[in-house]
Amino acid sequence: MESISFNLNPVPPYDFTLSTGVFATGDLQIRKSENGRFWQVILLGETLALADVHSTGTTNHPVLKVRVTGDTASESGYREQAGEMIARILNLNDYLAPFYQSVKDDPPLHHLTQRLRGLKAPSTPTVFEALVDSIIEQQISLAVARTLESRLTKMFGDPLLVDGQTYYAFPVPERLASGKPEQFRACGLSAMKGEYIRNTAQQIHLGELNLEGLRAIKDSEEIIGELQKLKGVGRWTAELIVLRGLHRLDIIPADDLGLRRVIARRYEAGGDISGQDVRKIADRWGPWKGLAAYYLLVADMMGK
DNA sequence: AGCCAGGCTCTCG
DNA sequence: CGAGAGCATGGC
Repeated sequence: MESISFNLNPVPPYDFTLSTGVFATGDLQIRKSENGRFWQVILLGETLALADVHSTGTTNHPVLKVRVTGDTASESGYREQAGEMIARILNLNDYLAPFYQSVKDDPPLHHLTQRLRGLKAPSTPTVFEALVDSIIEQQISLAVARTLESRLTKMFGDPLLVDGQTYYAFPVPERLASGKPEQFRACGLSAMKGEYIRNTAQQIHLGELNLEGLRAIKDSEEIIGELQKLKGVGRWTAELIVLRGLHRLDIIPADDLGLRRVIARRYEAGGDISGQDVRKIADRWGPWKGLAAYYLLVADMMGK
C-alpha cells in the first residue's frame, strides 16, 4: 500500500471543521470527522483509497493537507484525480459570497450566514449513492437511517485495509443488484425499500439506466422528473438526489418534515406549515434555495 | 408501552 | 380517481 500527500486550496471562505463535522458523524469505518480530521474511502478508477484530510489554514485562508493511501497511489495522474474527487465531495470550489450577498436582506438567513460562515454542503461521489441514501431516509428518523446505511455499506461495500484498520466503500451497483431480499431485510430495510434499491442497481448494472448521465441535463426540474419515473422515488426523494448527488443548489425539498419545522419556527413564529408554504417562502432565495435550506437545517441540527 | 419518524406504493371503494 | 393502510427500527 502506498501513500501520497498534497495540499488543496478551497475557495474562501471555507470552514473545514464545520463543513465536515456536520455530515461525517456516523460509523468511523465508513466516513468520519473527528479531532479536525476527516476521512472516507474513495473509488479512483478501479481501485479504492483512503482519503485523510486535515486543515492547516483558516476560514479566510483555507489550506487542506490530504493524504491518500491506496494500491496505485504513486501512478501518474493519481494525485490530480484524488484531488478532484475530494474537492467534489466537499465542494471546495463553491463560491459562497454570492449566496451571502443575496440573502443580506433576509434577517434569519443573514444571521445564519454569519454564524455558519464558510459552511459548504457536501456531495456524494455518485448519483447512485445519493439515491440509495435518500430512499433509506424516507419516512424514518435520521438516527435510524444512519444505522441502516452503515449496515448496508458493511454488508455490500468493499473493505479497504489501511494501517491495520478496516474501512468500507459505498457499495457499487453491481453488488447491490445481486443482493438477496433477506440481506436487505437483515440491514433493517423494509422489503419494499430493499427492492427499490436492488431494482435500480440492477438497471444501472445492465446499462438500462445512467444516473451519471443526468449531469448533462441543465434544468434541475427536468432531472427531478426523470428520477421520479423510478420506482420508490417520489418528489422528495428526487429533490434530495438532485441536491446531494448533483449539487443543484436551486432545488429545495419543500415537503421535508425537518425543513417545514425550521422554516415554521424562523419565518412563521411556529405552528404547522405545508410544503406549499415553504415553496412560497423559498421563492425569494432564487437559485440559492437549496443552500438556504441546508443552512437552516444545519442551524437546527446544531441546536440554535 | 406506544407513538412517531426528512415518503412511497399498493389497494380499495 | 382519492383516501387509507402498511412498512421498518430506534429514540423518546
